[in-house]
Amino acid sequence: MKKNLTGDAKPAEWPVNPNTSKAAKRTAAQPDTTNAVPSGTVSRVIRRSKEQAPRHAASAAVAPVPGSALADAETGAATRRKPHRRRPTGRVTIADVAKHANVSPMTVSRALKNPAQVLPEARARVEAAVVALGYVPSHAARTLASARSRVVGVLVPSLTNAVFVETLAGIQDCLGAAGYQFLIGNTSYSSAKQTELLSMYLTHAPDGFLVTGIDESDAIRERLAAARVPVVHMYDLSRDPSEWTVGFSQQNAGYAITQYLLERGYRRPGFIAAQLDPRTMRRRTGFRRALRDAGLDPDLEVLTPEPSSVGLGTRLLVEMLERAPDCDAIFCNNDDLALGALFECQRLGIRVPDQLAIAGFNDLPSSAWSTPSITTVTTPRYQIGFQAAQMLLQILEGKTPKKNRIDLGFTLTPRQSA
Amino acid sequence: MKKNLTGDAKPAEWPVNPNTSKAAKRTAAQPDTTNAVPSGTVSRVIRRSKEQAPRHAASAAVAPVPGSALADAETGAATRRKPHRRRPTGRVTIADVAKHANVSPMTVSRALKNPAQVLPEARARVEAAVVALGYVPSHAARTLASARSRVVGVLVPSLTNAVFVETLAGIQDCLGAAGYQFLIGNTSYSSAKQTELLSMYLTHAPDGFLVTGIDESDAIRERLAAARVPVVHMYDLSRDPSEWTVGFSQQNAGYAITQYLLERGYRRPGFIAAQLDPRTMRRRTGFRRALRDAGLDPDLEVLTPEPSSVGLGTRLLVEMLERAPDCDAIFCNNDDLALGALFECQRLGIRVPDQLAIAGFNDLPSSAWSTPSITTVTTPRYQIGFQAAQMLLQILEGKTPKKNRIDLGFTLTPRQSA
DNA sequence: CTGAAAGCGCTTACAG
DNA sequence: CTGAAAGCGCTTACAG
Repeated sequence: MKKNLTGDAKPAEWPVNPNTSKAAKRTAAQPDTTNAVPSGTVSRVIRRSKEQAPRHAASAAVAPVPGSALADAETGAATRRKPHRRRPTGRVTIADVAKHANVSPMTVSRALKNPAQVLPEARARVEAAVVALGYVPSHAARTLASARSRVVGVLVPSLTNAVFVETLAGIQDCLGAAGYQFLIGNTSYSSAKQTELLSMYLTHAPDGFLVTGIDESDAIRERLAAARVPVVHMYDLSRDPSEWTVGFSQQNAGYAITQYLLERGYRRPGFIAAQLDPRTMRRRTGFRRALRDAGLDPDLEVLTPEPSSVGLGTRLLVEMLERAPDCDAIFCNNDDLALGALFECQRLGIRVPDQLAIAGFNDLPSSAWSTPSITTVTTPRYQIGFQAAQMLLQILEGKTPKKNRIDLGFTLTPRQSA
Repeated sequence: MKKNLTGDAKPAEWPVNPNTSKAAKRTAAQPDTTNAVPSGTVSRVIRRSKEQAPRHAASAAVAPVPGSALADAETGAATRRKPHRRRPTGRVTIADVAKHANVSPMTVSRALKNPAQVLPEARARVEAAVVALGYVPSHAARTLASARSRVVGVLVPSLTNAVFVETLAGIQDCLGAAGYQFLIGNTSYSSAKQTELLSMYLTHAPDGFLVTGIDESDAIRERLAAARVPVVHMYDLSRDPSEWTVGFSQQNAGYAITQYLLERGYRRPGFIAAQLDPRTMRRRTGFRRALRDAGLDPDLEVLTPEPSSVGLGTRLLVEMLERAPDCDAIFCNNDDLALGALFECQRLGIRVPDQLAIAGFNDLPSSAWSTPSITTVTTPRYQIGFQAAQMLLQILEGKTPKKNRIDLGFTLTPRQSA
């Protein structure tokens, strides 16, 4: 049986490496020592099932499906179609396991999914068969039969930004443990790209979505709604009470760091930002509000739609100082911009924070270590991922989360640069 | 027809948001304006197909399938089993499209996959039906029927390291364009985690794998071989001629940067490294070889298995200087360590490169911008991803790549720090 | 060029 | 607790 299965296995259809195919040989030659069938009983059962007609075929013979090969065979019709034999996939199926364990496929299915439903002996035989045959469940078949994919679509605007990588880690830690797979999509801050990714993902029938930054596009909202699947929004707090969201107030965070600068005595703070995604714009709103509340005019801004980077930070600092030589503090929309600004100050001989204060946003891993270290806003991005995933999980399990919106807050982290 | 489909659609099984479910209402109420069927002819066709028995059902009525509801209704048998009616999935299927377009499901399938095989008129009707019904193909069904998943498993040791994120971008750009999806696995430099991820991925029956850093684990090699699917190894050059690899010689790169330091006149270079994965160890070998070739003793090393980071770089620098105050240059195994070392020098008042030279590895985006900028080895990680993906694509399409191993090389990038 | 049949590998929904 | 039937939504392999 074992031999047979191995022999039937799908031949390598992809080109064999021009050089000696050592790996392939290794596999083929390798005896299945760990998987040896232990008892004679089991192998006899297997042999019998190979020699007899399959059980299911019997009932078909009693009431043949019209036009089937079997029906024709019985009437002796010469006009029968050739049976459409597919080339064997070579995959070990639940049926193989069932035969090997001398149970029905259903029992195998249960033993795998809900072991408690199956008698210990049967379960043990199934488990042994799984190991012996190297059975790997087919995700496609499971999805098709159960209408649940155990896949979650995750849409983030960037993977270059460490912030979202940490969010992914949080998602992974929560949903991965629950047996979910992810389709990770990098939307590159582009709404067109996001729409495209969404379409691809929809074919995979994800059980849910975890998304960032879809704020403004109606097309995307509609597509998500059409998927009829729960969606949790990350990174901000929705104004819409019908949406599930986990995040914090970007605007309040922008307000807080600006207020901090003002409290420290800086009177002419500027704001530099790249990307200009909705979250950035809300931090900017916070910056402007704080200045106005202090009776100041929020006129110092250098904004660019380019992607954020350390290099860009060096350039934006220069632009800011050219525009406003009296600028005494800069709120950088992200720590990478802040680091670039700091580097540029070092190059120009500007002392930080004495001559110019620099504040960042996000608290990236390196910000605590620069000289001077960077004053910033610490954001709970791992937690955002983890709790958003947890919220989705609850929804998928039919429990209603207590709140539709979780505010994880942020922390002001004063260091040396401001 | 349209209405009917919408009506049958799967109800939201997940809990409705406690607050007004505005999004849901919006979807339900929203008329399908963009999809309005334009011509009277088409709608007539639709209506007809609702009123008549569908073509395919006709044959079923003539020769009922045993046990089906239809058969029982006609025979009036009292002993019939209840038909096992699943709750409808609400999904628009290829059969729905077929009815709408008045063709067979096969024609829809062909029109979608190989439009040239279908007559223009039929194709047009199919395309219209797809839009009208909002048909989304089922990946699970396709995979099950075709035994090809169009999914590729990608295993990288870290997502925190910008290096691998860029590799992912290269893979994305190549394989994404060809319609493949990815299962992105972060192995966290752990072989156990890698084995676990591999098992999960196998259930998805990926068409191929793109992996990094499996060098030493036989368990993983065997699992990959058992998958009977092509595997391309990234980031190094395999010594095994039966493996597909795209990368560069880590050892030569380590040798080159060390030799550069020696040529610049540094006589007492040290090596600091974290993570200690196989690639790191090969760079170290290069470092040692270069020193020996120059008649020097490679005794200055500070190694730690901890994950690499800027913060760690500050600490390793201190350790190195405590161990060897006469150290005059440091080769840091990664640019993040180099940046940390540079920050620490600034803190300690050590002038770089005058008192101590610092060299990094990988050329991360910020390395060009620090003050001083960091001398490093520029590595082709986007290209590694792109070309590895391309190689895999060729294999999957049945073409044999010309070479089983592509050496993308590396570049020495001298800047200010060494 | 088009279509009817069968089947991919599971689970659901029954019955016992 | 266990199993036979049907079906999930496609494509393959035929036949015409």
